[in-house]
Amino acid sequence: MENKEKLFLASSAEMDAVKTFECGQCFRWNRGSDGGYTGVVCGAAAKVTAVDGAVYLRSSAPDKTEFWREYFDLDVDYQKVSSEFFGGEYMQRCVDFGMGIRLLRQEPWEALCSFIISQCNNIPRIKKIVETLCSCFGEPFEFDGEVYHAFPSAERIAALSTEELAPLRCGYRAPYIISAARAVAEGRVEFSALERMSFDEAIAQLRKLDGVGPKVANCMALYGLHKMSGFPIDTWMKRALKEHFPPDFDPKSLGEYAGLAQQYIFYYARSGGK
DNA sequence: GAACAGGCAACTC
DNA sequence: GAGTTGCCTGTT
Repeated sequence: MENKEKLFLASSAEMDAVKTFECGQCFRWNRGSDGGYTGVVCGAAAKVTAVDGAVYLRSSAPDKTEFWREYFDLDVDYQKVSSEFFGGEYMQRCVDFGMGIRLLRQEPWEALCSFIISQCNNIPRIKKIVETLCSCFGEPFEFDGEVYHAFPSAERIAALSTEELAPLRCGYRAPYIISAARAVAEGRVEFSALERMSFDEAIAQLRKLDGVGPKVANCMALYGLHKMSGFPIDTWMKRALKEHFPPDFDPKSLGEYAGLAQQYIFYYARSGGK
């Protein structure tokens, strides 16, 4: 049994674990029977629990508070930046409903791969495919006496054939995954370079990848590159925008944190909010 | 059993 | 350049 210390992450006002992990941005955090969430990040397992108005984390990684603060983007005051969203009454309802969500700074390769898989798929199935990918090809390790798997490297996936991805049952997305892995492994795509690029340039580069269209590129920019103006529009967002925003609405009008506004709108709409 | 799903690409006009 | 269709698979 490991004896890793519990880190204080944030107050419950700053971070709501349920909203953060259930708002559709990530696929490797799962709710346990005790209400806590267990996930795998950068080859380490972590468990997040909320107790008495505070959120704590325990992990198999060396306890580096800074690493987790960055992962959960805790150095940005979401309450404050959200006050800049001038979108009227509806936008306010979305902000109120979603406050507590943290936009996770996910690993770029994992995000790219996961959002390629996400196309035309629902969350339970995406999770299942990603989990199978990890258990087949990711490095195993132990935490709390259980076996977890790191997300497999691009190099590892690049060496595979579409036939070897058959157990994932991800259909026509398999060649997309391998082609993206090869682009990364061969250095044709460099995440550090994409991070430095302007938003529009990064989107243009990402879209050169097979199977990466506007939606996946925006997800990758927002969740994988932490470009906060990323504004993925799926069918839920399309509906919400159509019903509550002017026809000529431009996400840029929400400012540099438009991606956070998108997350609030998406989560509210998907939870049945009108 | 057909239609559809949190998209993309290739094709049409 | 706007609209249509096939794509794997699982679910309804």
